Amino acid sequence: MTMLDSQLMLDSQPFVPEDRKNASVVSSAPFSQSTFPQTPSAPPAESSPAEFLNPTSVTVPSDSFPSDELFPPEPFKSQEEPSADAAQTELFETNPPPWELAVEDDVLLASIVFSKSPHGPYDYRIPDSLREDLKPGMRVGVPLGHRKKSTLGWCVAVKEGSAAHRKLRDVAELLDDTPLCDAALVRLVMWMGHYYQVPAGQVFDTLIPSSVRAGAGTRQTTYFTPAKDLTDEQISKLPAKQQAVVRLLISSGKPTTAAELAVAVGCTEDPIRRLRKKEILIPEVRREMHSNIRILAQHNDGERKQKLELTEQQQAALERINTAVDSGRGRTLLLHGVTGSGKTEVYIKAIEHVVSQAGSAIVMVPEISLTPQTRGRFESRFDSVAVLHSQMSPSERHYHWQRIRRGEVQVVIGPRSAVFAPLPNLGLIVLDEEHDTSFKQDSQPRYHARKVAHARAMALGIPLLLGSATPSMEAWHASQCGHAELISMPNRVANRPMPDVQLVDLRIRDERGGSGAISRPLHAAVLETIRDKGQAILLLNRRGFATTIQCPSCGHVVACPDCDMPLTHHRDGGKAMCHYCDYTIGTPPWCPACRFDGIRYGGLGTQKLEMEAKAKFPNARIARMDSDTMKRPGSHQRVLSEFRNGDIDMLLGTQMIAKGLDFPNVLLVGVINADSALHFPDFRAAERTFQLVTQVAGRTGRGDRGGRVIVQTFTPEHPAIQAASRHDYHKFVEEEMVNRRKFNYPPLGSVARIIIRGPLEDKTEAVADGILARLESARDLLGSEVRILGPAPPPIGRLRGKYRFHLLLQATEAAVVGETIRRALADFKTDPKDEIEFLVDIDPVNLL
DNA sequence: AGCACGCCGACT
DNA sequence: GTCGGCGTGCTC
Repeated sequence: MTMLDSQLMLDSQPFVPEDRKNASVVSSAPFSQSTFPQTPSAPPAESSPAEFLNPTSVTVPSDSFPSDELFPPEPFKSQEEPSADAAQTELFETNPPPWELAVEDDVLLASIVFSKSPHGPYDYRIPDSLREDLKPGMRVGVPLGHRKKSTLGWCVAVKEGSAAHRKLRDVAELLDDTPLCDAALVRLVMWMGHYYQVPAGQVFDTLIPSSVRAGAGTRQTTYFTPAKDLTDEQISKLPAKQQAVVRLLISSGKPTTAAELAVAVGCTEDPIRRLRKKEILIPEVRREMHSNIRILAQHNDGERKQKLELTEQQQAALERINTAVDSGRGRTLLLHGVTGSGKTEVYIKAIEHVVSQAGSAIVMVPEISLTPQTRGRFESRFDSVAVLHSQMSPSERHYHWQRIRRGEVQVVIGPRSAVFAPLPNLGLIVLDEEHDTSFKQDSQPRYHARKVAHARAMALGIPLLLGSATPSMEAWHASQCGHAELISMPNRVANRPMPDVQLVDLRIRDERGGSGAISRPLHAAVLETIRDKGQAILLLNRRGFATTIQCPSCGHVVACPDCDMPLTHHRDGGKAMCHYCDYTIGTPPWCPACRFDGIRYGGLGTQKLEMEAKAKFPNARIARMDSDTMKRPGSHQRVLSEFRNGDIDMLLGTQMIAKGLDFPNVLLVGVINADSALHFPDFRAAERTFQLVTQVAGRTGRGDRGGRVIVQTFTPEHPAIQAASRHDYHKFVEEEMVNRRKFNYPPLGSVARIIIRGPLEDKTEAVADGILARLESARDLLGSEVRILGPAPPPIGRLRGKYRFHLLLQATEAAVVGETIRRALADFKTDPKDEIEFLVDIDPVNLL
């Protein structure tokens, strides 16, 4: 019911502009592109504190994604005319108060934001003692309200204060010696906070890893140096041990710890304590890494792997990228290279070019392709690579972060969070598999690494290189509008052909063959492959033994009491669990509704497929790869290396086997059910299906022995499946763009989503309705053409025991959507006892 | 988010 | 009178 509802909501209601009486949508938006000077050059690496947030010094992307929102001048000031509040203040306060008249006007102020409420920004006076040291990007301790302890905040700006009439409190202390992010990153934080509608303080917490904030793997160590004005006479009067300590320290000239001194002199630490009391030894506290962590540094001096010869096509791509790097301008490049066209080698060569000019680069890859193979490829070609993976311990992470910040790293490879890597001389950002949905974070701040990378690259005046065999509609559209430069690599390396794709129509009983998931043609193909000593991959876009537990007698489906989602039956231990909230019960032996005892496990999961495959191909060595079997760290890697070594004949799995694997002996890829992603209430369902089928098909035909693909489907005539079967990306985008245009869905327009959740259904819905009303009045006030959908229950209507509703907004301009929400929710509050939360998702990638 | 203030009723 | 419950409002 919920599925149907939101499908209707998304697919019906063509977007009809209400009226055109207020056509000046863009100019009424406060942060439209036209507001800013077009400055193509990069901002100075170190801009002075006073001007670092100044809009005139902000570099504006000269080529940006469509409907882009730019760095706002002052994101936190209300853009309204001087508010009624301000007028009231003037009326009722003696202004300025007489006792503050004496204070000079030109005080230095720090603008501070907080990661917890209240988020600020608030202005604090900078006492003279901190004047020299306080820089934007540092953490400070400040008094706040009536709190007893000082509160941690982030300094986002240092500025000259003119408002002497306001009561201002002092910054109490600095919590960092050097800023944790440079001026450019502070600006990125401010932009993200504005664009994604998240307090800047929370963005800092995302930008700076918690391990860095906590100083993981570091220790406070006290070093001693001798006092400056020590005379020989003074020293000779000291007791013997103390004398020895001081003389040693003077002769070595190095600050030394108490423990080291004690060992060197052969005494206890007591003489040192006494010297400290007498102020003959001056202590100096430093924070440093544990020595054992330094060992983690991986330097590659040894074997530098063979540099591959580039094909003509690769060479041409590389030259265009190098030209962009050398131009010193911010621009976006879309490298559209079919699977197996050798994109990685192009990235490496382009980065070698950047590194040769003392620059550095970020390479972002989907979480799942951060495999040892990917790592190895980069590590063998560069002196200093930092690989940021999820298995890293906090102290390792901190260690690498410091290395990166010190400029000791040439290439950073990581998932979406790598976009924040604090490289001091960044020259290129690469986003591999640009279309992958893992680049969108699904918790606050819900940023998209592509968007953030774009903002960062444009602000620095460096190229952003997007690579994919199946570019997202967004990237493709950008290339068609001149916002991105398209580089095509239509051929595979060594002129290998694209694999043949055969569609199997599952509606035909004869094709389907029996009750299993493996059709007759697929069965035959597998047998042939095994006979030829080749390897096969079977993709099933689901996990679990069976998707649903359905009673054949009454039709009852066993569902989760908290989420309303069908439970998935898992064979190990006869469990049934909810994939959304982890609710688990023993599999019921009979139907809970009608007590019929022949309950059926419908649907299909990888476990069941594994059983079927083992029964049908008893001589094949089969391994399963899904998020259930890959829970333990390293298991992923182990199965893949077994597959590479030829110890496994057939690999079964979910999405994760579709991406980036490069095994030359894979002669067959089978897609068990290509429709599984197609019937989702999401306007990107067709795009997902096309990408999935194309990507998995690309896993074969990578060796000299060719390869073939068999795609099983109930709807072989669907354009996405047709296009995928012919490797025809252009045909797909052409047709899909028509669909998007019908309703102005991205990339033609911009979408945002507001999710409202709470424990009581009616209260939650009432809040959703209240938000709708506010959105409508904000829209009318702005005179903007924003289409507002909902509130409706999302496809997952209930999650973790909470009821959910969502609202969708769309318009041609991202800035308009953002501003409508910002105004509607600016002072919106709910009754705390209803426990209702609402969250904003800008540019959502899934609508669950 | 804290923390204080202020307004209540219930207790020493 | 004074203690403590919680509703309300502010924090540069």
